[in-house]
Amino acid sequence: MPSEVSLRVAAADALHSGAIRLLRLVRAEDAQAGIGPAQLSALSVLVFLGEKTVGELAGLEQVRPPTMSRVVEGLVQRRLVQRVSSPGDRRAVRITATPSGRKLLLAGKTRRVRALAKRFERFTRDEVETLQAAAELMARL
Amino acid sequence: MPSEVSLRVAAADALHSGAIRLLRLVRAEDAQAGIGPAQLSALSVLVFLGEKTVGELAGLEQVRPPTMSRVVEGLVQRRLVQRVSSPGDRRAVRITATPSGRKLLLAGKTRRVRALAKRFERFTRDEVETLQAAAELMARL
DNA sequence: TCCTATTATTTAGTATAGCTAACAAATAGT
DNA sequence: ACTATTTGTTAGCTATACTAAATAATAGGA
Repeated sequence: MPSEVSLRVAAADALHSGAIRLLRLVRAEDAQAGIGPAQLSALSVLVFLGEKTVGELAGLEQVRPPTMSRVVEGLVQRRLVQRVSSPGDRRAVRITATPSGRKLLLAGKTRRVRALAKRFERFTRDEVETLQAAAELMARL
Repeated sequence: MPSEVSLRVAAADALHSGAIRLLRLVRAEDAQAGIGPAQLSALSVLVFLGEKTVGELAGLEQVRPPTMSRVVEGLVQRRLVQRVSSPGDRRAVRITATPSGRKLLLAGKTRRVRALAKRFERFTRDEVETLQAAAELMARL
């Protein structure tokens, strides 16, 4: 009987490979977005979590503040986000998605999800339910 | 009763988010590798799938040949891969991982999987089995 | 055989994305 | 009021992505 630890390691290994495979599949859809992956990912944070400072965005995206500062600059130039001065702390700059930023991001996400859902046609209903259950567990990571 | 299609779309959406979350968690481990993500990913292909030409690598990594040519150049300079002229077609260049390339990649992958397995401690045995089952389905994507 | 078209890769030039170091501006704490 | 900390940007380097164009080898046909 395999130990808890080996089961966890085996599942971690398999799921790691699976996640890489899955995101590789959907990545092709992002070419149509017209912006790079860093800008897309930062925009996604703003759309789904609401306005953030440059420093908060950098922390969430695991990059350094100067990197995020440039990413935001690119998004500002494309009119996909806006810089808003923070009330009460004039150092901080709050970043919010504009309506066109929101629109661009949601369209891209829809393309990704639709492409993935099409791939899921190969699975039975039970198998899709297993994937759904696993996804809910992954949300707790 | 929800249709098959809506179940697939819901699962695709949830699993897409889960995969992003999972890879974001393990990405922190890659800082120790000392090489960038493109080089790491190309090296991974060479270690797990065996030798490939520049064009084959570009196709697998979804980048254009000039991009992969530069990525390979970086790996060559770090002595992590070797260029070997193809027997029978002197245009093509076969790329193979060196022993130190293999070692670097496997160490990185071990770090990633170990970090993920540690996170899995929060799950019950049944939950880990659900993740394992889902991972096996994802391998069929 | 020779000529042309195709294929495989690299070079050149540009944009995006990552880093560290250094700087400016504002806030917080004595 | 002075100093230290925090927040963000600028500058300069490397890596990663693209297209266009060049190089070299192979394949196919007259």
